Amino acid sequence: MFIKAKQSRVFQDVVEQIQNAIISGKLEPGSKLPAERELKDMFNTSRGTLREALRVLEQKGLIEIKLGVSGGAIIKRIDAGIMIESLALLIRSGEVSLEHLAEFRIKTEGSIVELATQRATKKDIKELEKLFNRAKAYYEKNDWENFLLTDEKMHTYIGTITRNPVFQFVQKTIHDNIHLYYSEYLPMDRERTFENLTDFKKIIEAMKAGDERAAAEIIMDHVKRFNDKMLEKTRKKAKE
Amino acid sequence: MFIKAKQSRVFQDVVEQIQNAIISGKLEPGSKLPAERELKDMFNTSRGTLREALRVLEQKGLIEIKLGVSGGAIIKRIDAGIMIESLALLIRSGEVSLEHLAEFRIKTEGSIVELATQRATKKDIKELEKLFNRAKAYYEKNDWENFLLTDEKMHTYIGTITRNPVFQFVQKTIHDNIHLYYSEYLPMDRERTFENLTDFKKIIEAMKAGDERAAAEIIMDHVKRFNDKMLEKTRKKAKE
DNA sequence: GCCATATAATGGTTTAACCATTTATTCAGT
DNA sequence: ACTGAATAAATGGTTAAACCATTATATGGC
Repeated sequence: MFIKAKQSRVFQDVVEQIQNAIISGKLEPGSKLPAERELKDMFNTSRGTLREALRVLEQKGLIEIKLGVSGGAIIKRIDAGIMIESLALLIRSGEVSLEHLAEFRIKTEGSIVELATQRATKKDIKELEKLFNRAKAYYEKNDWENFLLTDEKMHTYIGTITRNPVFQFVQKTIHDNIHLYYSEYLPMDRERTFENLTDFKKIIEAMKAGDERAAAEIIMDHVKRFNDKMLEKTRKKAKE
Repeated sequence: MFIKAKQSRVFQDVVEQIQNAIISGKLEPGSKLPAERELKDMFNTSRGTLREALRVLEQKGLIEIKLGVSGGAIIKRIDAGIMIESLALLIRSGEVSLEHLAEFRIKTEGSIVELATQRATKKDIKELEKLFNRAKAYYEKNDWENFLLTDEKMHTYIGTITRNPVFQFVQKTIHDNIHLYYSEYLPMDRERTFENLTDFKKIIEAMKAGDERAAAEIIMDHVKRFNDKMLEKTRKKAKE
């Protein structure tokens, strides 16, 4: 019925005022807040309290703070940063296991690829093919780090094709974490990586043909296999 | 290749130390950090800097701060709080529209119900039926507020049945926001609410029968219709 | 035993000063 | 003129000490 009454924390009030200004578009991404010593006067508070408010806004991903002369708090465009960090926390604390994540990926990426197939333009397909060729080149050069990065970009680009920011955020959140987590576990594995590339080739073909079910099935199977291999490796690693 | 070098912010170091202690399980949920005046000595910093660190940890959802004697920073169990807030931000800023959210819901809740059907125990079904009956009672009493709350609980409980925390977090994040957003738009609508109840009855029946595809189809259709009605209403509202 | 009151621990806020980083300016050397 | 090193100044980061506000607990009168 009722919600907890507003706490009498000055910095919370400052946070809300600035946050509302950002959300409502009165403060645009890229623009800069006044200096701390000016802001503190505008809000009629102390610098310490104002800084606590800035800390919260920074953590929320709404501002970015730069040092030095002509530094200050810059309004950021909202991105997946906080969500990525949240998922990282859940994984690192053991709350979410790799199996949990894989199960979610299978379902979600299936949906994403399905939607992407329905909505892909010729330009999208071309972009995917460009990324694919780049990944292949890295593979042939045995450049593991860049291969992984490009692989991640292919996944997130498929998210982009859905034209739905929710899927885009989810896809970025998952793959940033996978990259974070797996790059320490995975040594370069030519066989597995080649399989990976082959899967992608097939997905692009299915998308070209407009066969959304086929595309979805391939990626779901891809994630399943990827995860099985991963579990095998991490278990081996744990034994050592 | 390289990542940005560590910034020389004292409070960041404090945040990391405490966060690591929490993640690694050295600090358990429910336990309390020492008082600010003690902590500042332990970290050999000033109270202001320490408080900035606490502000960040609080915003991350890792601690909760209580006032008064025997107050202080209490370690929180990680929940969906930050994600809920993030999605709220995206919606309020217009980055994510209701159509975007509905599209995501259709796919995701379809998957969730599918999984839940595979994994539901008899106890789960019983719990769902209990919630259903409670919702029905509120419906008959025209208690809109409590009906909505119970409806939300049914959705999140289905998330629980998946036994996968990722789906649980996602489901909670979505429905908390729907509740937040729609309760201001929706007047009690007996016809629509009855339809809602009927859908749920059907879902429970399908789950009982172990028919995962049927259950998934019902909820996907349910979300679709719910969203269509909602769009109609919000557009009407916008015209006024 | 119960209720009002006082006490003290704890977070919240303020002030004023100084430190560290970074950009812009100045100026010497060529 | 140009270059590059020294300098200045704006801005965030940190410290210290004091005081205010809230609340659990202890005290004491009945």
